[in-house]
Amino acid sequence: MPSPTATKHSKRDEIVEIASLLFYRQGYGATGIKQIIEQAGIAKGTFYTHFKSKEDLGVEWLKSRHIQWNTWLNDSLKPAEASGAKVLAAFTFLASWLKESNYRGCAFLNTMAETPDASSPMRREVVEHKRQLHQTFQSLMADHFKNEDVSEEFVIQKAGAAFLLFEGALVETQNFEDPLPITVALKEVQSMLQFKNHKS
Amino acid sequence: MPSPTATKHSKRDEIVEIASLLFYRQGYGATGIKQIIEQAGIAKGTFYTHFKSKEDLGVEWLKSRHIQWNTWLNDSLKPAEASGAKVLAAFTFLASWLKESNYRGCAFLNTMAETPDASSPMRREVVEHKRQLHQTFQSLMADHFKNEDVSEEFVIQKAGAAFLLFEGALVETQNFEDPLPITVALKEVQSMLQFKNHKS
Amino acid sequence: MPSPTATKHSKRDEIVEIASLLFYRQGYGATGIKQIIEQAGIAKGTFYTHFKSKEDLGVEWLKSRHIQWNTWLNDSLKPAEASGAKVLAAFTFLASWLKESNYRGCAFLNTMAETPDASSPMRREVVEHKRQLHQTFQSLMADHFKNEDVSEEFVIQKAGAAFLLFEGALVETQNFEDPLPITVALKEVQSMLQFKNHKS
Amino acid sequence: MPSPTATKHSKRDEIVEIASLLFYRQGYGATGIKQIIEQAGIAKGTFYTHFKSKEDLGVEWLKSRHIQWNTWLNDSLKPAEASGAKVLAAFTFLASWLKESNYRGCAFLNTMAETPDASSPMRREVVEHKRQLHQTFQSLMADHFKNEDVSEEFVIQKAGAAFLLFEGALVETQNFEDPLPITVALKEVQSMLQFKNHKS
DNA sequence: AATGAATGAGCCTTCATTCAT
DNA sequence: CATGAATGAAGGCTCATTCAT
Repeated sequence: MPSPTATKHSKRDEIVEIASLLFYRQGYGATGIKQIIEQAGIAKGTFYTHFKSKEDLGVEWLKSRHIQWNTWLNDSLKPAEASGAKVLAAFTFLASWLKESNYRGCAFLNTMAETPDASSPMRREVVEHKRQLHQTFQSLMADHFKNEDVSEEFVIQKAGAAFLLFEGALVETQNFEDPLPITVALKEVQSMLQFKNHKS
Repeated sequence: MPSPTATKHSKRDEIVEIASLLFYRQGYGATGIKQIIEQAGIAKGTFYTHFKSKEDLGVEWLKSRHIQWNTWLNDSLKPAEASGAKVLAAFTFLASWLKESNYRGCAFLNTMAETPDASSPMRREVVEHKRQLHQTFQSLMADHFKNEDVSEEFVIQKAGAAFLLFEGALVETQNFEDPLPITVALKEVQSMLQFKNHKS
Repeated sequence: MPSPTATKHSKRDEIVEIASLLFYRQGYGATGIKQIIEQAGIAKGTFYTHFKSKEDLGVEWLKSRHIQWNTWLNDSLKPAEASGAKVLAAFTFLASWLKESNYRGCAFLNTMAETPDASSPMRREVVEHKRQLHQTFQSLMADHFKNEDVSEEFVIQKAGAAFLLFEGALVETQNFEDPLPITVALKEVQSMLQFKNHKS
Repeated sequence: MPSPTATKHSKRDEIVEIASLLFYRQGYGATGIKQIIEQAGIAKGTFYTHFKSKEDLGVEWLKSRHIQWNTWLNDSLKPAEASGAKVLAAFTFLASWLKESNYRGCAFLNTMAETPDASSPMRREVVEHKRQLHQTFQSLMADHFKNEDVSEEFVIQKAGAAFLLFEGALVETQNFEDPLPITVALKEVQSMLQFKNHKS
């Protein structure tokens, strides 16, 4: 007998789900409340019983997207056993994700682009998301190099570089609608991971 | 007798200039024609005698921005004599430019973010701009490694990596409003440039 | 065993109390049910179990306001012993009340202004309130002149004039946010009260 | 051959005219832009090419109403030769005007009632309108008493009292939908005007 | 060229009220 | 009694574009 909360699919969640698709595909600014409520089959007023503003929904979108995307990423890293392999798996994930998303890119970076005010609620979600992603690279790198004779600085540098290559590959794959940049980034990270041998 | 193009500061150019500031600061979608014509001191109709649509102006904006930004970049690279130094100078330029622009980021990437259709006129400008920037890194890298015993593949790889680090540093400096990512990218590129010694 | 009505501070009364402040400050039309229930800490539906409509609450507001305002007025008149002094005290009260209310004026006249239909429930409260105020002036004037050789018509005329001066001073003090009109009205009423001497 | 400006009845003026009727009948707040444009037979956007906001139209309404009402008043005073007679004529005008307007009262006082912020653009029009009306009473009174041995203070007092009786009669005639208050005020002013004889 | 009036769909949000729980 | 989801018309206002002058 399944718990009643297991299939909890409230109207609020439903709206977020529908809006997520539209915000991601068309952009936050280009998506109107009208389109959202039409697809959700609800009245204008109903929307505002669930969200106090469009921006409120925007924040919810990014919060749920954060969880969803992290799940996707972590699921992709799981098969890889070594931390180094996990780092590389992140780039493989990047390629398959962007292809599946029709090269629409990163919801967070796209939102940043149309949100100049860095202190706005939605931008805060962007900053936090990327901070955590950066942190993920740092953890993996630290683990990868943990038995090597390398400085902490070195690890931080390589983690940062991997993160930037990831982000760079992300935006340029989106731009060119071609995963070639990911291949380049992957190769670069591969050589970074092997760098420990040169030290010995 | 002065050349007619010397003082060419046509109304059309004036509109582009004003729109450029607004599109960059606020975003293309968030900027209305009304605001542009008000700042330009012209009538609605006058705008449409110069541009057939807002998108038309958007394309003009990106075309002029392309030239302007390339000039800024090239002027920054000029003092550096060696190609390797020029590559590093690009990152120094990146830092000072982003700071001066109040971390509003790259007009082209921001436009990409709010323009899902990659075949649209404005997106074509974005693709071309980034293609040329990538090409610039390739030329500099090729020159830097020209007397070294490295494969063409190697050069392309390193040029691509430098480009992706540049782009990654760009978006993350915009995101965090902090130039730290540029420092990381710069260091990584520095070690890439020195890699030639290890081969000999 | 305390009487149940002694501490009667029912939820209904609480809502009226909260709404009174808002209706008075902002106006009846400018105040939404949402704001009221939020300040009262109750749900939308709860409101409609207590009042069948916003207008219903509006009527309750005016009814309670009528009692409250009359209490204020009567308390101000009490110290004055003679009827004539009471009439003058009404104007002193007018000045202090309007100042304390930040010159928001008369809840009844303000409601009249935004309620064109004179037969509507709320307007009926306005009419009744002003009818009673007029009656108060008539009683005081009748008492003041009771031993003088003046016709009933004369008393009615002076009572009416005092009432109109009161009302005029009220709206213009509200308008100019300055109690000067009250001083003028007071002086005029003062000379009206002394007029009995001229007759003898 | 009539001048083209003689019949100048611009669309802007037409909108003001239509809005004036609605604002006056229903109140400013109770009248929506939708109703105005429907009666004017224009599109939503057209309204906003002529007025930058609803408040902007509201100010225009009061400005034109000020001129219109003053014209009505002055035309009513014109037949009376003496200043004293003009003062009395103002009350006769008050009665006929309010009756014709179906006892909707004064556009300015009604607007004041639903506009708590005394520094708002519309309220400024109200203040100015009443200031001028007060001034009119002062001029007439000064002229009426000019050959009498009365102090300036006395004139100011009587002018103020007449103004307040006018205003009081206005709001209470509106309230009771009965011109009786005007009769009372008129009588009072009549005796005020004759007061000069008592002084001699 | 330049003007600015006109369009009408669309923007996000609030309204007072109802009703199933 | 109390809840809060649901309604849909209405709120004021902006949008990019067209067109007659």
